[in-house]
Amino acid sequence: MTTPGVTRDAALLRRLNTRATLHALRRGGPQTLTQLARAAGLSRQTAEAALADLTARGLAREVAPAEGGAGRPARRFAFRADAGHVVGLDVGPRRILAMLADLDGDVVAERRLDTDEHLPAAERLALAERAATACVEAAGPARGGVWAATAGTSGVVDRSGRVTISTLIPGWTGLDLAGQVGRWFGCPGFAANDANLAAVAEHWRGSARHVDDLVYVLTGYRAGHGLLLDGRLRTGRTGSAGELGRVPLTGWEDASVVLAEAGRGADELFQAARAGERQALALVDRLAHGLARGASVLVAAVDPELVVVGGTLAGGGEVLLERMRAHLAEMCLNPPEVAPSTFGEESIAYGAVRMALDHAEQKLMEPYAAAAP
Amino acid sequence: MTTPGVTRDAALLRRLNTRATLHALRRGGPQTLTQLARAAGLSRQTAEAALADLTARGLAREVAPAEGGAGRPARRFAFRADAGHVVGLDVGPRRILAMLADLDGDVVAERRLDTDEHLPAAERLALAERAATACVEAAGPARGGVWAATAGTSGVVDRSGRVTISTLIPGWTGLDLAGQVGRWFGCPGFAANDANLAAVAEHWRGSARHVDDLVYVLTGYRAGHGLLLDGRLRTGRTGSAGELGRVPLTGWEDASVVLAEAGRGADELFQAARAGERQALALVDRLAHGLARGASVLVAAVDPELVVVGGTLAGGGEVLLERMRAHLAEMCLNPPEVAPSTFGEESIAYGAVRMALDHAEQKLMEPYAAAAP
DNA sequence: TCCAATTATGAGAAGATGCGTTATAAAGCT
DNA sequence: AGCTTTATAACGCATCTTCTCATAATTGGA
Repeated sequence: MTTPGVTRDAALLRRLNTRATLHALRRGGPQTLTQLARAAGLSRQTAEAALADLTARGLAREVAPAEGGAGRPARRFAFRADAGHVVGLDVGPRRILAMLADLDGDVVAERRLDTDEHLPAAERLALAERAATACVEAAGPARGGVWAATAGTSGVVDRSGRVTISTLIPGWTGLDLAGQVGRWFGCPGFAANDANLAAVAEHWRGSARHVDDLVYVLTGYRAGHGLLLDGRLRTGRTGSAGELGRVPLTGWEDASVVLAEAGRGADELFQAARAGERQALALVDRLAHGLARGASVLVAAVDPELVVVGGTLAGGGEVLLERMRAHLAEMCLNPPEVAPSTFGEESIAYGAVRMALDHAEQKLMEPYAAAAP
Repeated sequence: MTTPGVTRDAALLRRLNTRATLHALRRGGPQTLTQLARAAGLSRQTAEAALADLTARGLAREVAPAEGGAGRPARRFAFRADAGHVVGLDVGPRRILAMLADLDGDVVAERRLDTDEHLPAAERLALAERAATACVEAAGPARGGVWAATAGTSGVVDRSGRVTISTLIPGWTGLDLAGQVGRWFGCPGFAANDANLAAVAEHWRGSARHVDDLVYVLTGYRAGHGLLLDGRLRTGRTGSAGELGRVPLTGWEDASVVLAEAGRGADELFQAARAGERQALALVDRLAHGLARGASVLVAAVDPELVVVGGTLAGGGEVLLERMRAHLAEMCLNPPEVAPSTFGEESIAYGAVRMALDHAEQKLMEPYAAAAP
C-alpha cells in the first residue's frame, strides 16, 4: 500500500500521461481527440482515458464540434478554465483594485475604488475584502471557488507575506497581509511588493513577455524596483531586494522634489515637454536622471535584458524614456533596453493574479505529480 | 518506432527507476542491494535490474561485502566516480591552476604554475593546456576520459564563454576561451568570470554551503563580484552582472590606492593592524570601506543571505571582515552575514570544476531523462 | 561438527499500463 | 445511397513492478 504521488510504479505512467494531456489541452484550446493525442505524444486510446479522468475531475468538458469537414464530426474537448478562480489585489495608498480571474488568467470581474491615503489599516483591509468578495459574487457562484489570493502593496513584504516596512500606508507595518487575504477566502494567501508584482505582470503578458531577466521601475513619488531573473521573482532574504533607499548615490533625487519645483502635475509637465518647452524638458531630464540612477544600480548588479518603466511617471512616454535611455547609456557598461509598461496602473493587481495562479496551477497539477527525484 | 527519452511508455518507468537508483547510489556511498532499494524507494528486484543496467554502462561496480553481521553477506555496490572526469582551470594574470576531478568532484590531480603577467595570450594558453593535460596524464589513463572542461579568468566572460573585456591579461579580449578548452580535450568547454566561479565553489562545498543567495567579493587590486541566487550563477545578459566599474559611487577607492599609500604589502599591513598599530588599522578600515561600498550595491539590489570575501585581501581575516561588517551595517537596510572564503586561492579552479561537473552530471543522467513536459 | 537463525538470491505469478490492430457502428456530406 | 471520417469496443502483445515462495550462503552457538 504505497502512497500515490511518490511511487514510480505503473500508476505513475497514467499520471504523467494525464498531465501531458492536460497540458496539451490547456495549450491548444478546444481540440478533437486525435489532435489532443498527437499534441500530447500519446496514442488515441491513452489520450481518451486521460481525458475521461480529467472530465471526471471537472477539468475538461466536451464542446460543440467544429463546423464543416468531411466525415463524422469529431467530438471536441476544452479545458474548463472556470474549474477554479484566483483573486488578485492591489492595495495601495490611494487606490484599491481587485480582480477575479479564472485558471486561464482571464479577468472575469474587477472592482476599483479610490481611498483616502490616511485611511486606517483596519478600514483599508475591510474595503479591500469587500472589493474582492464583490468580484467573486459578481462572477456568480464560481463553481471551482477561489483557489488562491494574492495582494500587492507598497513597502517591504517578506517571504511569508508580512509587511515589514511601510512608510506610505498608516498602520501597515507588521501586518500579515498574506494571512489576511487567505482567511477571506479560506485559501492560500500571498502578498508581495507592488513593484515586484508589476514586474511579474509585465513578464507574463506585457512588455517583458519575451524576456526572462528584467528590472521594473515603478515610478511615483518614490521609485520602487522589481527584479525578475530567469523568469522568477527575486525578493531576497528579507524581501527588500531592489529597495535602494540607503544606497549612497550622489545626486539621487526624489520625483517629488522635481515635481514640487515644477509647480505643476506630472502630466502637465510632460505635455509641456512634448510641446518643446525648454524648462519642462530640463525638469523631465532631471526626473529621468533620478530614475536612471536607481535603475543603474540594479542594472550593474544583475545585467538584465530589459528595464520596464511603469507607475505614475510612465505617462511621460517617450519624452521620459528617451532621456532615461540616454542617462543609462552613460551609467552602464551594457545599457539594457528600456520599454514602457503595458498594463499601467493595473499591473500590480494583474501581477497579483499571476502570483496566485502560480499556486493554483500547482494545485491543478498536484494529482499528476512526477516522481522524486 | 518512437524515440527513447521522450516517450511516456513503460520504458520510461525503467529509466526513471534507474535514475533514482543511480541517485541513491551516488548519495549513499557503497551499499547493499536492499539498502539501495530502500533508499531509491523501489522493490529489491527493480533496484537489481537498474543496477545491472548501471553496471553494464560502467557506472556501478561490485565492491567487497561489509565485514561482520549475521547471515549471508550481502553483495555491495558502489558508484564508479572514475567513469568520467572533468577539468577545472584558473587562468589568472599571474597564476595558472589546473585540476582534474572525478564525478564525485574529488580532485585527483592538480598542477599549479606562476606566470608573468605580461605573457602573451597564445603562450598563456599553451601553458594552461600543458598544465591541464599534465593533470590528465598524471591521473593515468582516465578510463572515462574528460567529459567537460571549464576555465575561469578575470574580466567579463559572456554566456558563450568568450572573453568580452579583459584589462588585466594581454591579448585576452575577444578570446573564445570556452572553445579553446573544449578543443583541448574534445569535450564541451565552458568559461566564466573568476569571481563567479569562486562564488560557485563556496556554495558547493565552502562557507556558503548552507545558503542559496550569496554575493562573493573577490578582492585584489580591483574587486570582482560573483552573484548566486537560488543556488544558480547569475551572470546577466552579457556576463557583466556584478561589474560595478561604472556605477557612480562617492568615495569608491581601489585597493591599490590604499596599498600604495600604505607603502607595504597587504599581509604586512594586516599584521600591523592585528598588532594594534593605529595607522594600519585606519588603512584597513579604508580597504574595508571600499569593499563594503561595492558589496552594498549588490546587497541592496538582491538582498542576499551572505557575503563571502575571498581573494588576496581575504588574508586580512577578522581584522578586515569586522570592519566590513560595520560598514555594511551602516549602508544596508538588511545587512547580510559576512564570512571568509573557505578555499582561498583554489576557489576559482574549484568552481570551474563544479561548473564542468554540472555538464558532466547532465551527460551522466542523459540516458535516464524524464519525459516532457 | 552440526544445526538453526538470518540474510540474500532467484524464479515465477499476478496486476497495471501502454501500444497497435481490427472490426463494427455512427454521423455527416455529396 | 455511397463515401469519408470518427467513435467504440475488443483482443493480443509487450514492458515493467511488485509479491510470494523456495533456495542458497554465511554466521554463531550447541
